Amino acid sequence: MKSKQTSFDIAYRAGVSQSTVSRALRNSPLVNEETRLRVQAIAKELNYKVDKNASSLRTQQSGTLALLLFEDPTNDDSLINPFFMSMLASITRACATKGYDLLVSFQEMSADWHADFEDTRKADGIILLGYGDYNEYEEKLIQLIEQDTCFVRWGAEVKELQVVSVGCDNLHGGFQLTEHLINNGRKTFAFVGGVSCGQPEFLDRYLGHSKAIENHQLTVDKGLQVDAVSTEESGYQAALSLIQQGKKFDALMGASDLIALGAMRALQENGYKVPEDVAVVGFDDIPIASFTFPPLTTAKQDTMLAGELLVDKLLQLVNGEVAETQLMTTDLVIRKSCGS
Amino acid sequence: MKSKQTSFDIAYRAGVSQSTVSRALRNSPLVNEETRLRVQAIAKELNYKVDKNASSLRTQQSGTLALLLFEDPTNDDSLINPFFMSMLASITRACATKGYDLLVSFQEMSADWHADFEDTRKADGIILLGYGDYNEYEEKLIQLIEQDTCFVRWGAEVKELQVVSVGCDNLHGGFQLTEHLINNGRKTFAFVGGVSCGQPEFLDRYLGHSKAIENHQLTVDKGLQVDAVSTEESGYQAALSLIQQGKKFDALMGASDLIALGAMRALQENGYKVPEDVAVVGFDDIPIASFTFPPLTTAKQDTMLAGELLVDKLLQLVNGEVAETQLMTTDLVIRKSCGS
DNA sequence: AAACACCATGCATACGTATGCATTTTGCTC
DNA sequence: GAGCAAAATGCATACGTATGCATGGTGTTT
Repeated sequence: MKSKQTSFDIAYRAGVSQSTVSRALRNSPLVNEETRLRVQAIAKELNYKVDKNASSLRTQQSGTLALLLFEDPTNDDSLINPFFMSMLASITRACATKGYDLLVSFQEMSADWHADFEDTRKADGIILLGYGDYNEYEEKLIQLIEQDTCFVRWGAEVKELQVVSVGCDNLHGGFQLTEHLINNGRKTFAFVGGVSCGQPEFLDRYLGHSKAIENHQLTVDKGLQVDAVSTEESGYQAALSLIQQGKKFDALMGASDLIALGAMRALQENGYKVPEDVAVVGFDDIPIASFTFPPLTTAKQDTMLAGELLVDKLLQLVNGEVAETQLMTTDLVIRKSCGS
Repeated sequence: MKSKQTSFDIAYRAGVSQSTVSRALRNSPLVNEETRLRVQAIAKELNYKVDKNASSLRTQQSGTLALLLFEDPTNDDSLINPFFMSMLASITRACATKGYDLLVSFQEMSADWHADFEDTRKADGIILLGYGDYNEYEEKLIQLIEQDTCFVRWGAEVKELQVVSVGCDNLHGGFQLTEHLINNGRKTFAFVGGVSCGQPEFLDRYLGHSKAIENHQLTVDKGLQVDAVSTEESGYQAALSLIQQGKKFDALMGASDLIALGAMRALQENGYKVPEDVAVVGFDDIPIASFTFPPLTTAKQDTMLAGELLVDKLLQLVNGEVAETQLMTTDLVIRKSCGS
């Protein structure tokens, strides 16, 4: 029981060759039905499992996918972006369904992660997840492409590159949310979220937001847009700066739920009532969103579907098929933070 | 650039043998300083990475740990226990720090996961995480021990078995929380959480809870304890049943934050004010807890430390050292749900 | 009964690395 | 310059599996 079983041990017990054992366990049609069952029975009885390393080495396939999670540099440990956590969960499930193992790792955008997975044959393909500095990001993507690495990414489409992405229609989501605010009678809109640098998702949300405003013959005040990264604290600070500048607005959209929550806290601490004085909406529908006070109106991204799509498309690439970039729709989730 | 580089390619370029390349890259003292640097430089230049499968096969070490996450069977996909998600994040970090890869997988308690990781040499060791049916669980633990598998688990100590566990002092945590409620003037206590079957953590919390009550010459009413698993919905239903039975109480402890949140919702929907009519406390301090209305008083489990400890101890086992079970203390986090 | 096709199995080898052992090179002593 | 120890390198092999090719066996055809 101590020393590990090998296929030779099984072969000996079954009175066949190691080749036959290997074939039998992989359900090769080359091996006789009866022999196959016998071998499989013996393998099961002896608790034999195929050595993953040897198998991977021989086949040059690892049966493993890697999930690289890029964090906001400002992220503190205690509150990792819950949206990405949901994605992680759904990707984990999707991998299990497909019979793949999942290697999870947090990465600094600056590290040389691009070579660390396929070159080492740790994984057959890579899923990239996270907001990140787009410029630095893009270099790495190009390297991945040059290396013929199979990968997919979550996020906005990268038009210049031949990259398979799965993302949400952020533009439409921002539009939807803002229309809802407008139909609610709101006139003056603040937007909290980084628009200028390296966060295309946030930019799209802002563009959708602005488009809705303009569609209704209202004005977009650039002074009411303030940058923030996707943390509660950053949203809090950003909203605070708006308040301290004495800006007036009756609606506020956070580029993410976390930002919206931080902004909501800043408002409430400064005597504004939500939603009476200021309606607040977020983006993502993280689990927290329904438990806040008031519960947060937001645009839901379907993380379950997203995880499945990412894994499906990655496996298509791994199998040498083509895969298409896909944009998912968002669902407006109306709760009390926006008045109705 | 297409076909993968091997150590032979590096050897050729460096004018040395493959052995020397292997040694140089592993910083073996057998190889001359100058040669080592030259080989490493060439390897870097050619973007060569050691093949993980071949290396693991040869050394019989994978440099990988596996995290098995057992879910509550009742768990719906959208709200995976946030406490375990925090643990996952911290374990991921801890692994990265130690230079290990992390394989993550959700498991049904009933599956034969016990053989699927070390036997296949996918991982050098296993971390078990989750609440689970203890009886079924125990069988599997015994099998793991018999197989000489390296593993550690999160949770209450298993006294009968030689298992390394890292967990919280649930008894003391329950005690702390309840004392706080008592000091707050509360007299009648409800407890929501499964006590009878297979959830030793919850039982300990209940025992600590009861001990505090008895210490203060108050009475523990068994009719005010109702079972629930760790979901918001289950907590909601359980609290609802108490309310519908017309039970009276001025404090409620949930065996976990999720349970407490569900219970709080049930109370509020039925006209009780929290904390005025009923003080509510939870357990875990999940990220959501500070955003609820009112924010939830709870016993914080330090997930960052827990993750580090789990990984440290597992690596001790992997390296043939001994490791000790460890109990972490909980911190009382006072928020508004309990009145002060 | 010979010839053949076909199915099932075995043999031999390669995947890419790490390491025990043999061998060469270097540096030093007398 | 001979002799020797120590340092550096190379050779050969094993890790456990999967698979191309060769071989053996069975049944069918003429």
